[in-house]
Amino acid sequence: MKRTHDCASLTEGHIGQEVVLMGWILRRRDHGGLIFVDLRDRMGITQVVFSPEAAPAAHKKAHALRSEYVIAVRGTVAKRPEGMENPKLLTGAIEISCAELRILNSSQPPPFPLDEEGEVSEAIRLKYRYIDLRRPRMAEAIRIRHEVCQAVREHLNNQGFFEIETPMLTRSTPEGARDYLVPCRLSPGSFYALPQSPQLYKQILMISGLEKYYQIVRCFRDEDLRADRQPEFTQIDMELSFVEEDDIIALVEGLVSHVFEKALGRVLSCPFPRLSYDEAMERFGTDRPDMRFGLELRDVSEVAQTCAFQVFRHAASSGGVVKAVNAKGMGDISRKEIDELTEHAAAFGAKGLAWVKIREDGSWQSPIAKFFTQEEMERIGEHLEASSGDILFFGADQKSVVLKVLGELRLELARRHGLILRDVLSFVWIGDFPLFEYDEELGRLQAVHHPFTAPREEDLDLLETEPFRVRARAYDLVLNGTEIGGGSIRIHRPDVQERVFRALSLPDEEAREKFGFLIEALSYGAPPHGGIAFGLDRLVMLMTGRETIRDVIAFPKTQKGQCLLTQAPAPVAMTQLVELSLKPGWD
RNA sequence: GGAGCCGUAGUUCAGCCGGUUAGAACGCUGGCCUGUCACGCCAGAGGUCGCGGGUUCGAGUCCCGUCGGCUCCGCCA
Repeated sequence: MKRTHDCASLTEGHIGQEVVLMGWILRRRDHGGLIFVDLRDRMGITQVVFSPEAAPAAHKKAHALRSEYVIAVRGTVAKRPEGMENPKLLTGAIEISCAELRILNSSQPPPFPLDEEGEVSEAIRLKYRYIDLRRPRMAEAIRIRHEVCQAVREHLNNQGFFEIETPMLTRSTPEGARDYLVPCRLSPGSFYALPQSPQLYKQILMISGLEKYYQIVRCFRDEDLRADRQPEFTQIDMELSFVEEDDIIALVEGLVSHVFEKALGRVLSCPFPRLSYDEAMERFGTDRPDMRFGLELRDVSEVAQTCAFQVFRHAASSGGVVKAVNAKGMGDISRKEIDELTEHAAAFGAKGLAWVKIREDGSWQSPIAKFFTQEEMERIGEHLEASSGDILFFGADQKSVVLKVLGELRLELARRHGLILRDVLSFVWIGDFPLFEYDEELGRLQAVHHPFTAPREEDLDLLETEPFRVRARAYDLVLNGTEIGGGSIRIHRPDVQERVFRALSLPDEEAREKFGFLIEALSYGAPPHGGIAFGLDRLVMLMTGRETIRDVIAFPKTQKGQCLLTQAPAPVAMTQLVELSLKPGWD
């Protein structure tokens, strides 16, 4: 028997045709006489009917069918009797009247139901991932992921890009995340590193004159896992020569539009809005703002500076800030909810969370009301556009803490009060990033983006004098509060690259040892170039409405980095270690 | 490195203040059933209460430790 159709494609137009379907038994309904089977494949579900009169042999065999048996069915497409249509199925108007049944394989009862209803613990799903992936919900995510990849390739190929592979075995470089290391048998004591991204290779490809590169590529970072972070993840990576910021932004807007239209049938409105890093931080407390709702942050440091409330006055007059969020119309929230919000804020470093409810007459109901004069209350109220029924939340501390706390509070308020509209797609470009930030732990500057990001031309002279004021030619694309892509125009002059390394306190010898090949390459006719990389997993997660990237990765790892299917990582034989000149020190 | 939630039948869960033989639904097995679609009806099987220790006359329940899953902080150029 040869399969003729999949389980989603038969309609009333096929009535009377003989077809062959193959798939898995989702459910069997045995009436003693008639037997109904819901047959499932990766595309959908079709009902098959076994009748003792029409096909006695097939009917007899059908008694033995159980969940997840694999079968082939030859039969005719029949219109369902009047009133027997199933509107829940795409194929609900028809059914297959079975003439011949072949059982291709039997199955043990599955360890968990494949129904769409009900959650099954993730540990069991991951152990039996091959069964989990049969669930329509999972198959759909994997299919959309495929369609996204196809749309990316289609669009970039049409734009003249070459898809080029870069090494998985590469060298460990300083900066960035912890590397996964791979011992090199032929050079005892030396290690490859798995790439955190193909950054340097793609820049070298530009120097090679290939002009337009892309790759859908695996990246590895040995850091702790989160709902949106796996140790290996996939980037849509691109690099172009002879371009500036706006070229890349326009390219990406075209690409993202194409992808959403192809994979989801959704039309996006371009261009996407843009926001500077500073504005994003001031208004939303984060460089990846979720702009589907308001609740923006406002600065009240000026009033706070002179008020009688010690906490505010101290913060505002000793280098910190006082900012506030007006939770419009949420003034009726309970004391208990305020406590929960305070606890939430504390998790992000808040020492407290001052609040003010605005009464009917405009006056303040608040534990801190007594510290403010009438005039101060009015100025704050005016600044926050407060009116009766609102509740204001304040953060007073060092600026970074206040932004973090209120930014998170803003999200929590929106989540609790249903302000986040699921179907809205809110894209925003963030630009004008600073080139450097201070790393407390290392006690030196660090690149906000990475050390190959170009400084703005007009800021070059600040590199040695006021490095904090140097702005980067970098841009991030944010969708609904998640950073889905980031890139920059790169440094293409060796002298500038050396100056940036020096600003990062990377000694010349070390820079030469680790990045000498890059600086040398830059000296052989490197064209101006730039690029961007997208987190494919996160993008597909958002496109499919999933809450974790594990749901859009076929074989993800647990929070401890384990693969529950294969039990990786696992110990290896001593002979393997010896061959690699590795000396175990843990026994 | 740290904080929190969870772990009882194949699955999802209930199990009160520590007290008799640990329950339900779905699934599974057997039987009946010719228009079901989460089919229905009857009967049955199925438990290392994650693991180890402690308290107690007595622990699924309380305490300590440990393992595992998840969420978060730190970390993630």
